[in-house]
Amino acid sequence: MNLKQLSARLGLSPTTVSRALNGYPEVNAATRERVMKAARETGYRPNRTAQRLATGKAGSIGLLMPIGDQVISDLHFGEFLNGLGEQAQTEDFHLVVMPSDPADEVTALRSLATSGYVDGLCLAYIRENDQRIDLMESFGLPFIVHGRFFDAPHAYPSLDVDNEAAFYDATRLLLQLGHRRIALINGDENFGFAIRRRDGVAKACREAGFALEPRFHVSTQMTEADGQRAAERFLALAETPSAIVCSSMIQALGIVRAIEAAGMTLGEDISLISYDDVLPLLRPELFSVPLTTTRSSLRTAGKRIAERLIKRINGTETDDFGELWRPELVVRSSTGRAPD
Amino acid sequence: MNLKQLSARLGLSPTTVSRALNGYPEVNAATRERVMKAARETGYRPNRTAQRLATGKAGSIGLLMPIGDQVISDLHFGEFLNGLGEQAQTEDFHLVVMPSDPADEVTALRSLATSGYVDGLCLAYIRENDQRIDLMESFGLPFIVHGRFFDAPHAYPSLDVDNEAAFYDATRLLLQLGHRRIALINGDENFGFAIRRRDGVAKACREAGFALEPRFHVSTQMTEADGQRAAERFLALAETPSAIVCSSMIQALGIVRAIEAAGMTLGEDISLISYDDVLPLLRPELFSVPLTTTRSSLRTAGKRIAERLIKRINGTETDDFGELWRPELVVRSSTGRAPD
DNA sequence: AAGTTTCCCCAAAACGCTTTGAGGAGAGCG
DNA sequence: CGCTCTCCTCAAAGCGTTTTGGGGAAACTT
Repeated sequence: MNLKQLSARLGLSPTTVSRALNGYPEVNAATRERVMKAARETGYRPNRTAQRLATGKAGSIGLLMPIGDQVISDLHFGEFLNGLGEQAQTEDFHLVVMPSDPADEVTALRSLATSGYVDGLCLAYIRENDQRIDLMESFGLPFIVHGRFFDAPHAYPSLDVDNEAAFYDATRLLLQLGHRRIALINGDENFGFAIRRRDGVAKACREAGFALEPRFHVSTQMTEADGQRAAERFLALAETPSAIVCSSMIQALGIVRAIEAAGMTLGEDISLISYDDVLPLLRPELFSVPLTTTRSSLRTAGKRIAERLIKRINGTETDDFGELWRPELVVRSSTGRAPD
Repeated sequence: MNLKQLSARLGLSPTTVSRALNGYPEVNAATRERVMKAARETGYRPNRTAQRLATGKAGSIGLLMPIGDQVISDLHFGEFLNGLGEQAQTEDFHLVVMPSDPADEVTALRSLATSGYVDGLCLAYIRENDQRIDLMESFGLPFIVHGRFFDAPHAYPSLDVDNEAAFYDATRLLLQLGHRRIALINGDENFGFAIRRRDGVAKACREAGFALEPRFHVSTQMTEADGQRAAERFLALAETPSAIVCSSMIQALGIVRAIEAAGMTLGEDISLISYDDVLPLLRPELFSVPLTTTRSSLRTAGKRIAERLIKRINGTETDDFGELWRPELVVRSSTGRAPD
């Protein structure tokens, strides 16, 4: 059933039917009701593709999904996608996921952006000096970035967590508790978020009069195994750290395991603060020793990003502004006074 | 840059340019080369939407993504999506993800299927007697199901892991090692896969002359916390199980934790076999005691599903056949002879 | 030299919708 | 009664492709 058939059935022109359905004022209330009823009865649904061609609006937003064997399809991506999708859904947008090997994401991005298949794009996993932003600007397609870079040459719409503040706050707490040997198990420092997290720790240390030492600093993948390995290495040092800050709950899993294996008690012999993206699967309060965390929901961020992206598409949001969310520091039992 | 502009620039008709680009034989080799070159230089990309309207092919496949607060955006979904996306990518298909609350997935499905936005759909998280299959058949849109039901009234295209065989094999191994008190920590038994897993365990037990006892059987969410809780409960029984079979590596995480907390040694005091979807994040060989698992890669399944779905769309695969993958049983150190 | 192929290319229609620009029919006004 | 205004409806023109049905020119036959 298409528009022509429906209008023929009603003895009206396609124009009138289209207008009736789309709520235009030029159509008689009685006629509209009649059209609506017929549409319901026949189960008529406008063809999205034709609509797209006619209006120039695709009714969909796009997202690049990193794929490939070496890519860890982690919880974080799913959680972010979930938020994005939820909001897209409520605004009746489709969500187009473009899988792309990180090696040629520029190609993938260009392909998606110029295909006319999406009205706007969300860029995630941004790196320092990521060329994708310039690329998007050259396309003139609405976009929003999850993450941001340090000294961006100009403003662009973005949403980011204040990673530096989060790790600064976490480190400050440890300092207040008397810790001096503070270690950082960071994520992959090719990504801006990880760099800023390191800076947050370093800044707090510097303010306390010492430096974040290389021996207490490691950058790894966000896996349990890597977290465990890193913690084991720290605990094997002649002088072990008295506190660890780590970048994800998944690493924390391995770190806790290493601490237990070393026969130490979390929150007494050693303190741990993890960054928490609020993954429903991995809740810090359910750890045997509930974890102190800096918390910011990734899913909520996804929702907000979709909301803003759609606003831009509709022309409601026009300023290029960066939104920065400062995570909360939630103290639980994995932090305690530094042992003497 | 669109087709008309490109053809004007070349002094050719849109027809010829279109044909040159799409490899039709009616065009001179020299002309084709000229067109190709111009297309490269100008960065011309055909508008997918217009193509869709003209050809009736959307060049995209769809997938329903469960969303909502109570939904655990787990690793499994990401991993499956990754495989699906990778294959879609290589075949130059877009991947449209439709988020939907499990409560009204029928609405979501109908909306996506009738929007003309996708050429075919992949149905995952199938439940017993899922109405979505009938719905899809009524639409006449190509589809393929990940999972299947027991006594389906008729054949439909599907790919499933032989969950019953996997758990049967696992249980058989435990029986051979002398275990009799075998416990099952299953996934949510509203899903077919979980039911079949239970059946596999039950069947092996039955063949050995006893029944899977209710006290040794629990169905939980696939989270670490749930795994841990379930294991703790088993270990608190007057008569504890000597072996546990569980449904996911994530549960295994919690189970191992509980076993360690109880002061037991994995592989000696108690055995454990987990189902392994081959999540890059959670590798059984990296556990402190490497885990014996039944293994089948979810990502590979996703790829295969996309491949078959696209074949159906292109009319290359026409039989409604169900493909069944039997997982391998990989023995590592978490299984051992039953203690006397 | 005329007829027949073959090779390239083109004009125009089609896909299903939205939107523009107009026009017919009443209603209200002088 | 004629004129203007509203209100409702419609025909037609896009949107950017693909595809159909030709058709002109060159090459080949006879």
